[in-house]
Amino acid sequence: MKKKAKAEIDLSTEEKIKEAARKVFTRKGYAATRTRDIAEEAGLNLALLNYYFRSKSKLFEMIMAEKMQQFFGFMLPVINNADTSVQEKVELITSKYMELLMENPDLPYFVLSEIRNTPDYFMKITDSGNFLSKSIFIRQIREKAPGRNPFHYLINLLGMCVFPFIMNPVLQKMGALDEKTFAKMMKERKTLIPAWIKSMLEED
Amino acid sequence: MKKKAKAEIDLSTEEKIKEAARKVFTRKGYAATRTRDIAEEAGLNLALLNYYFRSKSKLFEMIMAEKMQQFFGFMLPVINNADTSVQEKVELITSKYMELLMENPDLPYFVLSEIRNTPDYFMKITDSGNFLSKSIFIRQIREKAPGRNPFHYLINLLGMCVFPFIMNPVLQKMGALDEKTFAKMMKERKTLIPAWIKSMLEED
DNA sequence: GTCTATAGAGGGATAGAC
DNA sequence: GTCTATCCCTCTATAGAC
Repeated sequence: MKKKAKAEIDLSTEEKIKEAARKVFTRKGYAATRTRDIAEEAGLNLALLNYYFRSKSKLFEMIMAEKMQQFFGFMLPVINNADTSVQEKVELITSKYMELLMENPDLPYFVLSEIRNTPDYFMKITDSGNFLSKSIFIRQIREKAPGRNPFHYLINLLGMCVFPFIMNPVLQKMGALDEKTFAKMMKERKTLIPAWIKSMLEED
Repeated sequence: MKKKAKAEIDLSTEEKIKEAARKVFTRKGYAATRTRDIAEEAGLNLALLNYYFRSKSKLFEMIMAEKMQQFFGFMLPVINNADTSVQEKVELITSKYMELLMENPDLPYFVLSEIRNTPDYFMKITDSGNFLSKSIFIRQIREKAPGRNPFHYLINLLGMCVFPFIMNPVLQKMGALDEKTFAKMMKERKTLIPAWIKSMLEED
């Protein structure tokens, strides 16, 4: 207890760097980030970045893998659970995703903007060829709506969760939404999205 | 006629640079793009970029404004047309957006990844405070579904159009979708999305 | 208008003192 | 382990010949 409390206040140097790197990389992207920015954000010296992590790119890879894990990691076990219905899966994915994104609002920006430059990192997480097509979730959707490509619904589900966080900065800047209203809407979406998906699937 | 045909084959130097800049900036983002890349892509010399456009950033601003125009421009007149119903607007937006995106599949990546660094460019396009909240489209949605924040539906509409193009590279790399299937699905979406939105609005 | 050559700044990485 | 000082490469921008 005492140890943990202390660790939170007085992080190890290595952890300070990682924390600063998370922040700066996420805000500015890989190319626009200078190692000096990270050092400054961490309140430390530039040389320490190379002492703890060999290079800017190594440090980035570490952060990236972590974010990918956050972004895609939890979904895989859910998707292949044979004991839950489609609707239960949808509810689970929605609520977990919305919570994750509310805590990390710029996760989508980061992952999506860097993904095209990093064709390999996230393959390690997802491994194996077209496991997704063979997943239980996709199979269950296919049964529910046999006439349609099931990925329509997967894309809609993820899009309705993730896209608001992408649009949010734009909408706020346009004065269309304030922070509080946005937060309230995201809460509502936890129940709205499963209902929308349900009616989409039943329409067929 | 003769002149135009020639112009299309043998572009002016200025146009060659812009064309190359579009390609490279879109693929790599601003920070990761080197002016040398653009010069090479254009088959020209580096010095010419600075001759025609004063600097890398000026050139970028030009391309960015152009892309913003593409991305947001056409929507504004549609949104404020008093002579069309919600459903007609949804159909119009969907079909135009899907066509635009099919021709420029990496438009979303570009706009969305650069938007956080360029808080001002697109404000010129959208100008004026919360014009969006006062738009006819939003008012019409509010009437149809009085209990809910109308931006839920706007976000869903745009998300269902745009998000597939964001996910596409990921899904292709995971072997879940091939190019042909994706193109087919995007065509289907032109009619599917309006139907989905309609049933969402009626559910309330 | 288009090129070559180069100035000049910025930023990643490291040597070496403490 | 942590710091300062600095190397050196890369990239933008410009000078100047043609």
